[in-house]
Order: sequence, then C-alpha cells, then structure tokens
Amino acid sequence: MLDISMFRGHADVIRADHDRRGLTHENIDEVIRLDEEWRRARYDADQLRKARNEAARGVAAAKKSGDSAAADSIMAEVADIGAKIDELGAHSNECLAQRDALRMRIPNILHTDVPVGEDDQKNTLRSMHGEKVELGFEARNHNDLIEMNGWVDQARGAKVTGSRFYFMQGDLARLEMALQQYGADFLMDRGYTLVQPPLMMNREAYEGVTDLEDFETVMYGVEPDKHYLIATSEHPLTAMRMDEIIEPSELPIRLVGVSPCFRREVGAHGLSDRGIWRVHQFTKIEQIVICHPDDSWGHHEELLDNAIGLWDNLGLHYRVVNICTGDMGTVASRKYDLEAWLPGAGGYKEVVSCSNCTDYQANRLRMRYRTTEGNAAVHTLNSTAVATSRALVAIMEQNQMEDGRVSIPEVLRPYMGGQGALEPLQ
RNA sequence: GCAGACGUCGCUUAGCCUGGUAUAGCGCCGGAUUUGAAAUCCGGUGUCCUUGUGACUCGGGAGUUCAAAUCUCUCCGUCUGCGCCA
Repeated sequence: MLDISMFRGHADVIRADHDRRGLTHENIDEVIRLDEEWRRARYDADQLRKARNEAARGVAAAKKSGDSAAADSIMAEVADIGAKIDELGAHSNECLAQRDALRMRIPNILHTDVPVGEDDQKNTLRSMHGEKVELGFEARNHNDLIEMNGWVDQARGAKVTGSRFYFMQGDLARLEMALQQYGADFLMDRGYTLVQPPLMMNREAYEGVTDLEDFETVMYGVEPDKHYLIATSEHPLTAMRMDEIIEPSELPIRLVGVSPCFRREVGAHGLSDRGIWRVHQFTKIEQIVICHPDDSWGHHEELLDNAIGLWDNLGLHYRVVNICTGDMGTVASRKYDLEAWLPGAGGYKEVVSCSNCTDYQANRLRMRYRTTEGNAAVHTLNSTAVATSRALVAIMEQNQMEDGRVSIPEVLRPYMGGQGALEPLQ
C-alpha cells in the first residue's frame, strides 16, 4: 500500500506509474476524493468532541465547587451531542475504510529501469550463466524421468488428497532434503538467520503481505480457525515484525526461511504442466531482508547475487531476466527472475523470483524504524533461494544420463552420503 | 478443554478498588556545562487533522455515562494450575 502522502502531494507520480502499466486513473482520483471527504468529516467530528470535552471539564469543575445546578445545566446543554458525534464518526470511519480498501488495490511505484511491456514476452535478458550441456541423446522431460524411476507417485497422491498432490520417494526425496540443507547452509554462511515460520497465518497479517486476489486463487483457507496456509515463507517472515518500531541498529534484518508452501493454483493447466513443475505443495528456501529505505536497492542486488552464487554452485545453466511492467504484479517495485534451461521441455522456465517491495508491504504492516524526525516505513525484499520441486526438475533434465539415472551436483553429494547419481526406486 | 491471574507510549512501571488532563524510571534525540568524554542539569521523545487553549491513544470491539485506562459485556493474547497429548 502506498503512503497516503503520495496521494496528497505526489499524485502525478502515481498517475505516471499507472500510465506505464496501462491502467486508468479512476482509482487514484477516488482515493483522493475519499481522503478529502474523510478529512472534512473528521474535522467536524473533532470540533464536536472538543465541545464535549469542554462541557465535561465544566461539569467536573462545577461538581468540585459544589454547584450542582450549574453541573445539571451543562449536562442538559450537551445531552444530544453524543448522538451527533456517533453519526459523524460513523461517516468518517466509512470514508476511511473505503479509502484504504481502494488504496490496497493500487500497485507499488515501479523502478524507472523496469522495461515496459504487456506480458512475460517483453521481459528483458539481464545475464546468462553456465553452459548448455550437450547430452548426446534425446532429452527426456522430467515427467518421464520420475515415472520411469518411480521417484514420484502422482496417482496415489491424487487418490489420498487430490490432483497435483504427490508422494516423493527414494533418491529424489533424499535429494530434496539435500537441497534444503545446502540452500540453508549457503545463506547462513552469508550471514542470514535460519527461521522456521508458522505454516498458517491469520487474515490481517496475510493482507499485509500479498495481493488481495491471492485469497481467491492462491491460498488455502483452514476452517473453522480462519487461518490461511502460507504460500511461501516470505509471508510469515515479512509479517513477523508487523506493528513494530524497529531500532535502526537492528537493520538490516537478514533471514533465511525454510518451509513447505501451499498453493491452490486455481485455473486449468495443460499437459505441459504434468509432473512436479506446478504442484499444490513444495518446499522452498527463501531469503528475506528488512532494511533502511536508502539501502534497499543494494540489498536487491545482494539477494540476486546470493541466488546466482547458489545456482552456479549447483552447476546448472540458467539466465536472469528483468520482469517487465505487465508481468510485475501489485507488490514489487522491481523483480528479477532466474530461468533455468530445461532440455526436456525445450525452454527456459522460472525457478527464482527476486523482488524489492520497497515500503509497500511495510505500510500495510505498520512496520517502521525509528528516526530523529519520527518513525518511517522500512523496506522489505524477498527472493527465492531454492524452490525444491523446480530445482529438482532442472537438475533432472540437465543432469540426466542415457539410462535415465541423474548425476547429482557435486555440492549436494556430501548431503547424500557421497552418492553420485540418483538410482531408480527398487 | 477447564479454572484463575494478567495485558498501560520503544522497554519497565504507577494509576484501576472509589470514573474527572496517563505517573515515574530506562533507552533514544536536542541543548547547557567540558579541550573531549563520562557524570550532572534542562527540554523533547505514540497517531491524526484544517497546527489548536485541537482530536485520538492504556490488547481489539461494543455498552453504561456529561465524562471510561478505571465500571459492564465480548473477542484475542500471555502466564499459572489441572486435563489431554507427539
């Protein structure tokens, strides 16, 4: 959510940003109108409250001096003021609620370097990493590999839960745990604190960190407790400091979250999504930074550098792209994706997403740091380190051997008892 | 799950019984003093607005009242004991 001062003093900046995104200005104008109406109603109500306070002080003084007639007369004068205050107060509250409901839907201001374009076709290449390996035989896609090796049982997942749920087993399950361990260790070495978050969140905290539409399309609700299963540990880790004033000496806060992630993935998917590429549940190692506003662009590069270091160490071929205006979403100001080469699928596909959300989440979460001129919103950033399901797909497709076994990246072998390849399930 | 106690400004804390301007300490910021620092002293230190002799703020919400941190109801959370439990 943008700070209200943006609408009062710099609406031209928001309008220019909407122009880049191809949005109309209606919502901006409505927020400004509701804000003005709220301020008027608020002022009128404040004047009435002032009168009531003066009367109350008059009653107190009269009673203290024993003049009960004067007290009675003041009380008679202000007998109906409470009802008027309630009425005006209700109107002002309504204006404020409407203003902020609308303000929640207005997206973050994009960084000036974000390329303009309608959809992911207009994302621009930032850098290439690693080499495209010559397999010397026809590449299988990961779905063929998991089926021929028995590493994932999709049919029984569907039976006991539903479609896109699965049992992961054997060497692939062990590699999944190795990826978690390695990813967490890699970031702890770089000064990040390991955190295992709650896997459910309440509505208020969740509204602080995500697009409202996600409640319909992404998150699972848990009844009757009114909780939501987290779609990523970014959400609890970012909301962790909600309603807090952070001492500047604590910044920057660097966290590495490890958790299962739950996603409804509403909307039909085609055959191209078979396998474990797009599933309802996976594990993710996530980087989080909460920092001073002046430092966030530096930390954004730091998060990208961490992701690049990790994926280089896995020995995989991938590219980094700048996400364009049409592919950006509501919360981020700038976003980089890592896209891994999938020889079986024949393309580069998203495995890491690295975002600077500036003060957008912090405003919703009332998450501030102390300054000499008052308290100001912090900036929040997040980036995938490893989403295990997608990293497994990239490893399987790039490291596959002719017999269908898969070579294990060197850095993961110590976590696999020294094993060099994934063997079929017996 | 049951019973009891508790929730006050960044932290600690007084006020609650008996309704009438939110107390003090710590921390932090500024100033005085000092060659500099410590110590000491003075002032400031939540939010909002049309910046006023302004409004709001005592876990959230509702109620009673001229007036609620204070009384009532309700929800949330914490602690203690009991119960259950990997």
